[in-house]
Amino acid sequence: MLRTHTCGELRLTDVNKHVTLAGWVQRLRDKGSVLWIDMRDRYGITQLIFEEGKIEDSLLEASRNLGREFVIQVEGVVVERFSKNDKIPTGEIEVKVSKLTILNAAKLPPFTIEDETDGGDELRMKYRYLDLRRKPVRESLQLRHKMAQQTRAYLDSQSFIEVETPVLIKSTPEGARDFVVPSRIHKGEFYALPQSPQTFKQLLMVSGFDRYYQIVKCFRDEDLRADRQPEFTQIDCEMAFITQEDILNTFEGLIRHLFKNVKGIDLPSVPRMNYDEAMQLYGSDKPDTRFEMKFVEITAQTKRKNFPVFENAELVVGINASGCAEYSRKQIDELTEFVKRPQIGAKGLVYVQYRTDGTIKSSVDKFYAPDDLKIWTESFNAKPGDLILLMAGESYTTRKQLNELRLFMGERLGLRDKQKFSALWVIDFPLLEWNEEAARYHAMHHPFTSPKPEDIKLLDSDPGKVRANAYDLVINGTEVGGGSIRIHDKPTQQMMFRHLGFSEDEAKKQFGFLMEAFEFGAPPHGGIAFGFDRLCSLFGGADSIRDFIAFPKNNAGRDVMIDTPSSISADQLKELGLTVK
RNA sequence: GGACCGGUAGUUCAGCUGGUUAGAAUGCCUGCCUGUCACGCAGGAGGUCGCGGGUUCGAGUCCCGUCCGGUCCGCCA
Repeated sequence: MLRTHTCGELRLTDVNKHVTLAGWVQRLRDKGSVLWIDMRDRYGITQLIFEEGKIEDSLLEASRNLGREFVIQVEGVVVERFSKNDKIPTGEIEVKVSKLTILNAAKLPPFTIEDETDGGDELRMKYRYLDLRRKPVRESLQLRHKMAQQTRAYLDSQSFIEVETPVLIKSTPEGARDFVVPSRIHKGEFYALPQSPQTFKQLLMVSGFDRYYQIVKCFRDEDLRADRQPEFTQIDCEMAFITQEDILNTFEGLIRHLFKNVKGIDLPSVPRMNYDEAMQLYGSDKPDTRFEMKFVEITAQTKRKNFPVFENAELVVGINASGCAEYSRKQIDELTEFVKRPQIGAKGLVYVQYRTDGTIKSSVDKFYAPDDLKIWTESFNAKPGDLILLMAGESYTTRKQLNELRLFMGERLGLRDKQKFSALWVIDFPLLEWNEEAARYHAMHHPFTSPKPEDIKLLDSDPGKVRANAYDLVINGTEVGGGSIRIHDKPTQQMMFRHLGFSEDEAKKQFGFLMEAFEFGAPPHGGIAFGFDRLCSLFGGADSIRDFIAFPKNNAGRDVMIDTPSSISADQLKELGLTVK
């Protein structure tokens, strides 16, 4: 061993011990006759001292020639500090060095390796191995490690077994775009990387494994976001002989176990809300329930007063921004600008200020008498000092737009505290979703999701109304997991494929193996998958998942450190039977 | 596929309605300093203003194109 101790463990009780430490030079503080070095490793920082007159001149000289990020090994004696530093655990001691070895010199790093680095994201990603030396990034990965450990501990305690499924699988047309891998042996043929191990975990249920999980890489060739990477990790789970209720309870257990054991938080039992209600109250299937500000619909109270916007609207709906009545014209204009941005696309915003002096002022004063407005404020349960913000139009679009405004106001009013956690099950999702572009229904979750038995009769008459046995776990407005009770018999699965526009042939070609498996005694089953990176970033209080992934890709799907994707040689192409362009 | 923001010293940024020699902080180098811990003090080096074109007497600044980075919409069963 090149060291007897780490840089994070020496204390007053170790004084007088002869120790050997190894690590990186964080910083030199040369005071002339005395020089200190902060030496860093994964575990912490230990201060080294080199004092003129008390050590050989050559040793002092050698210490002066060290640079940032040199890898060194020192031998010396632990001594009590003359002046202590209460900001670090090792702050009461320092090591009086008697021997210094440079294990490796280092070029000057392109950014400072400090908690608050001066490096921008691009540079940090290019030199990610240096970025990972920084405490905040290291701690993010340590959190991830702990999350994985606790996930395994919980699922193991619930009799789940971890099974690895293949990474080279088959491309399917439904869902996200596949990453594709050409086969050398079978020229012109391709594997696909899994978007999820969905069909394999269902086959494991047919095999009788009963309770499966896997912390597994998944791949989707779609455009990226701060919380979306082309390769990402899921906690993928499946259970047989269960009801939806069993799944919700089991995985509520997982989430509460993680909060308890990773963050020390006792998460209350997770409430449930059906999809329709979530859309009506929040305009979103993943509402942020850290704050109320629920939607209130006042469509009926706005009619027959000649305000054309409301008169023609299918829905008039608003939120009560409590305590914002004294917003200036400028502040309200900002809100209007916000909803009119192209990404949101609203036509405008109506406000009603219920001022602290009891008077009511509104942008639609001309159309509505004070008594009308008073009735509105009552619908919102508004108190003096409250500001009501109203939007109108086609129901679905208006709700989605108001959702954006609600989140914006929540942010603005400081109601989205990253240290506060609010979880919610959203259940009873629609089975199908109309796809404008393809002019057909798509599976909202995936084509293996079972419809609610009582809704099956609607499949032909009103497909959009059919509800699924599907559920999402939402925490702080982020979808952290989702799943469903699956179809487990061939006729139902065939019927689903038919409704999704698959021909008999296509269905057989794509998923024949699954339907055949269903004929050999498939048990009723269902499952769920959690976005592990997202869950980690949520626990870590971060907006981006990138620092919870050791080597992430940038928003163009590029790894700027190893510089990929990149071209391959003509020989490789030839061997694969491919031509490019 | 689309919208917006950014690209100036090693790094993070400032640079107004175009105007002489492009600044700050930090890092780096040199010297001084006996208790520092974001040490301090003095001095110094460091720039193809992403790239290409245009407008102009004159462009870091305005216009067009392009590349790169970021955020979002579409997309993500």
